[in-house]
Amino acid sequence: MNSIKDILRNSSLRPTKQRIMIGKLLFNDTDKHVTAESLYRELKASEQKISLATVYNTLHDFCEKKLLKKVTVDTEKVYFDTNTSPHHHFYSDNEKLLIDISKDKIKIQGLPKAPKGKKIKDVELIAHLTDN
Amino acid sequence: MNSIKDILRNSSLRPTKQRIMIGKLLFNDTDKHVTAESLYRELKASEQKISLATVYNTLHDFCEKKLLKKVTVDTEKVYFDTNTSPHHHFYSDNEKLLIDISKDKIKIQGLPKAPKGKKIKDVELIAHLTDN
DNA sequence: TCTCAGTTTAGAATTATTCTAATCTATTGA
DNA sequence: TCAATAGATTAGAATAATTCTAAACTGAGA
Repeated sequence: MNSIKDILRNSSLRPTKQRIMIGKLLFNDTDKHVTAESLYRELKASEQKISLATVYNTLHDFCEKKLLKKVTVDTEKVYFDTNTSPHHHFYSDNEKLLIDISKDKIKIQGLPKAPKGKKIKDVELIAHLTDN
Repeated sequence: MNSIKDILRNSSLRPTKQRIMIGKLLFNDTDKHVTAESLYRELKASEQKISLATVYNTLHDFCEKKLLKKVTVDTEKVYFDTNTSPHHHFYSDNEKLLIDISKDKIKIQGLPKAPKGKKIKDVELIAHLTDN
C-alpha cells in the first residue's frame, strides 16, 4: 500500500515518521537533487516537525542503502541525488544547479591503472558551466 | 632574488609576511596537495604566527590568481593543488590522498552540449579508489 | 614625511555537520 | 497479551569548517 514504507523496509530501515516524510518528498518525484538544508526548508514549509540533524542522518542512511547518491560539487555544497544509476553531472556554478548526464553517453579513455593495491571504485565527472 | 616575492608581485598580490610564509611552503615543492587545516598545522609546527582565517584568505587569493587549483573531493575536504595545469585526480577515500592524472592522457567522448546560454568551463574528473 | 584610500589580517560570528544522551520500537519470553 | 530489553532512531548540543568585518597595515601622491 504505502510504497515508501516498502522501499524503507526493503532496505532494512525502520519506516519511521521522519523517514516517511523525507521519503515522500524524495521518491515520489524523479531525479531530484537536494541538500540537507533545502530538504529541511521544504519540510518546514509544509509544517512537518523534524530536526535538521535528523535530515542529515536520514540522507546518510539512504545513501548507505543506495537509495540516494551523494554528489560533492563546489566547495561547501553536498547534493543528494535520487538518481542512483551511474551517471555524471553538469553543474552551473551560478545557479548552484545540478543536471544529470546519463553515463552511457560518455566514454572515458586513457584512465591510468590504479596504483597497486587499489582499484577504481567509481569515476565522478562534473562539467562546470558558465554563462556565455 | 626572492622568487616567492616575484610570484606574488607578478600576480599583483602584495608580498606580505603571511603570503611569503605560505608561498614558501607551497611553491618550493612541486605538486603539493594541501587543505587549509593541513597548511595551518605545518605553519604552526615551524613556529610561524598566522591565523587560520589568513590561511583561508591566502589560499583563496592564490586560487583567484591561478597559482593554485581548488579540488573538491569527498564531502568536507577541499584541497588546494599547486599543479594548476589541466589535469584530473585519483582519490583514495581511505587515506584521504589525492594523486594527479595528467589530462592529456585522458579522452572524454560523448559529453552533451551545454544547455543553451551556458558553456562548459571546466571538466573535473575524480576516480575514487578502494583497496582490493 | 604625512595622509588617505585601498589592502590585508585575524578575532569573532556564522554555517555545516557530527556526536551522543534520551527516546522509541521491535522482538522475545512469560 | 504484556512487560523487559537490546538495538535503532531522533534531535539538542557540541564541534568543525568557513566567512565576515573591524582594525591594522601599506604604498602612492602631496
